Amino acid sequence: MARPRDPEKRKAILGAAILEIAEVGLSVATAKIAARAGVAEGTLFTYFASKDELLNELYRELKLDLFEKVNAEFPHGASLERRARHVWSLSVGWMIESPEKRMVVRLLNLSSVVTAETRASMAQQRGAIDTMLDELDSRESLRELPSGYASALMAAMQEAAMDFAMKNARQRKLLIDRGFDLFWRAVR
Amino acid sequence: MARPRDPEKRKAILGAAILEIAEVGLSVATAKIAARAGVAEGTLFTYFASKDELLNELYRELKLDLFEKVNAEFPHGASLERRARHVWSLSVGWMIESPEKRMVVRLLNLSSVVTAETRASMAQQRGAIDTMLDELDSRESLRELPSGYASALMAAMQEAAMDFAMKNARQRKLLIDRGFDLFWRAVR
Amino acid sequence: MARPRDPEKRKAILGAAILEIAEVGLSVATAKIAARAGVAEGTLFTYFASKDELLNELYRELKLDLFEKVNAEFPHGASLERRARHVWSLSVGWMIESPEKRMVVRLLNLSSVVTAETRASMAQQRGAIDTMLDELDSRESLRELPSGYASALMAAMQEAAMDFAMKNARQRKLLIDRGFDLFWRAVR
Amino acid sequence: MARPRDPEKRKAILGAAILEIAEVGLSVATAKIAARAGVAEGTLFTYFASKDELLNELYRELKLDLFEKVNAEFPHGASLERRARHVWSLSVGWMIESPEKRMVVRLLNLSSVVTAETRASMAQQRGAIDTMLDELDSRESLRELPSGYASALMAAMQEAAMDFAMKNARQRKLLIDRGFDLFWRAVR
DNA sequence: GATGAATGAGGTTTCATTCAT
DNA sequence: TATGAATGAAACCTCATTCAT
Repeated sequence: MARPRDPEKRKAILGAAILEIAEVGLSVATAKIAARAGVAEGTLFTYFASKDELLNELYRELKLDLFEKVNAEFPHGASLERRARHVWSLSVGWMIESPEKRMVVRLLNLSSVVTAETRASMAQQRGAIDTMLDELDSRESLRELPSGYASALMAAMQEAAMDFAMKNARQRKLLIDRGFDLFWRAVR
Repeated sequence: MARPRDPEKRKAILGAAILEIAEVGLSVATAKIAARAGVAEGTLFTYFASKDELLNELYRELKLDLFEKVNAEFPHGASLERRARHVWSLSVGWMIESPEKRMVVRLLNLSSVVTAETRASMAQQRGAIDTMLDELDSRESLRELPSGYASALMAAMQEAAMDFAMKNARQRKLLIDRGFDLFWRAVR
Repeated sequence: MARPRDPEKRKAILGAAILEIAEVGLSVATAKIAARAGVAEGTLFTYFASKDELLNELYRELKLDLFEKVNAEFPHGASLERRARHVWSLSVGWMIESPEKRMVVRLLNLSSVVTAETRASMAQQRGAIDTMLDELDSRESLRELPSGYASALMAAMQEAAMDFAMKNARQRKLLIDRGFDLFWRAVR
Repeated sequence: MARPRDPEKRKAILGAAILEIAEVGLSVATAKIAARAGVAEGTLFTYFASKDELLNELYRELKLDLFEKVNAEFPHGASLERRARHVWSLSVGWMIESPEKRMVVRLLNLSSVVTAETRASMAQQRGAIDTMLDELDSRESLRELPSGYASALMAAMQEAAMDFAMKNARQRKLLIDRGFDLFWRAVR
């Protein structure tokens, strides 16, 4: 029964892709990704049928990675503010821990290689985050705005917060919290 | 090289670049840009020494284009809120008028082809916008946050507003205003 | 290597090769042949040391297959014309039954992967056909022509006959016979 | 007005393709063809959009080349036999002069890269040959056979004649004539 | 023996840039 | 100055073959 496909190798390729794409952009050569992953050029294509598929899988993995982290110790019964703050802090934390992942997500979000199907399938995986965002959407401050606004707004405001938190390791925690305070003032 | 004889041709190339990049990404072939501009492949390189230079110039032009629009009828003596709302509305309006320009700016912002020098030189061109943002930065709500936060925050929140304004032509004006209201609640 | 354990598997590979090559050409991937044969990529190489060897074996099998059919009910004592007509009809019949085999033979005949040795070794296997062809060669009509001409001529004229017989299922038998009549008029 | 495309270079590429394909087969690397033609790898693609297009053009050029030669001094008013013999001799002569061209035509005829359209468009270019073949088709010997049979038969019988004429430089002329005699006996 | 993952050379094609015209 | 042919280094992907399981 031949050698089974090695999950470690798959991970290595995805990890290498993150680093290379963060450095060079989505146009990195598959050969560079393979080299960084420590596999042969051709091996990449036994794990991913094409570069596009690799990129879609990468998008999936990154979203799942983030959702998993956020949902792990989710304060299910807590107040809306506490739940929102939880999502805020962990999301921002995830991106700060890996600026490369953040960059890759941003690039993939703007790129048309990620199919609508991939995007849609991941949107369904947010779990408890979704409920929280729905509740936010129906608060008075956002009631006149389309559904989904809370999500977009939070993501957008996190970008600003992160830009500064990353440059400022010392005040990081403070900046993240103040960032959320601003968000909360906006939607409260 | 880079000595534009015919300003019309230069504009044609930059315009074509915007459309092509919005469709395909920063990796579009220079030949495609040239074709869309109605000039020969080689001609592009008499106006821009290299693709990188073209991209940097494009960044510059887009920023100037936006700043010009925002500064044109700037309500210099008005209240901070009115000035902020002016910047907000015109910025958002500019991007909605040309989703292609918006896309190109976003791609260039994430790309390392735009040099730090180009970025820095354009940051100085904001004119009256800068004063307004500085005033915002020193308001109580942002006082604990680093200087520049107001700018980043506004830009970020505009992204969320635009995502919805673009899909919703009918309510566009309302969405833009409500988007600013949220911003103002956050920083007020 | 090349020690066929399971004759069924060997046949399956050769059969799959015929179908794939007829569809795609001699450049088909060995992996595709293996897949069609229902065996693993690597298995193909335990039955055939290399793709070239597979192709040579294929040539051999096809020739033997044809010779076997033609020699099976060979009218040994019959007149030259009857024997020639027998060879003609059965040869043409074999190719019409399997257009894929015909195509593969034609491709292999033009290809340099089939070694001179393989070709020579098969030429010796024609059995009773050879005698018939030799007799033809020494007829008056072909006497001035080199030995082997009868064989080449018959093969060539069969190609023309088959091109039409294949398109014309209804008149097939007639076309085959008329085709031979022309041959016979030429060499008679 | 830039350098114009150089017809010599186009010819060089087609010529190189003939030699390489005759040696290696249709699967030769475009890089090898380019090298043999004395141009850069990329240059090949400014003359032919793809390898498939190159192959189709090659088919066209070879057919035209042959038709031109045959039609050049065509004995328009002569007897059917003389006209048929003219076509036979010049066709066979053309292939013997360039065994490489002959091989390439044979390979292209069997290959699916040459589109039906290309084949059809060339079939219309036979000029005076067509009339002659039509007349042959309506002779008594071929009357029962489908239209087009004369053409296929002549082509097929030429193959046999050529195989021997090529090996036998000394008797070439004789072999070509005797070959035609056989053809004529068949269809007379 | 059977399997299919692993390999890396090689295939076709694209592309930024140069330069003859 | 404008043109687009010419260039050759990559880019993505395929494939025959090997070899761990």
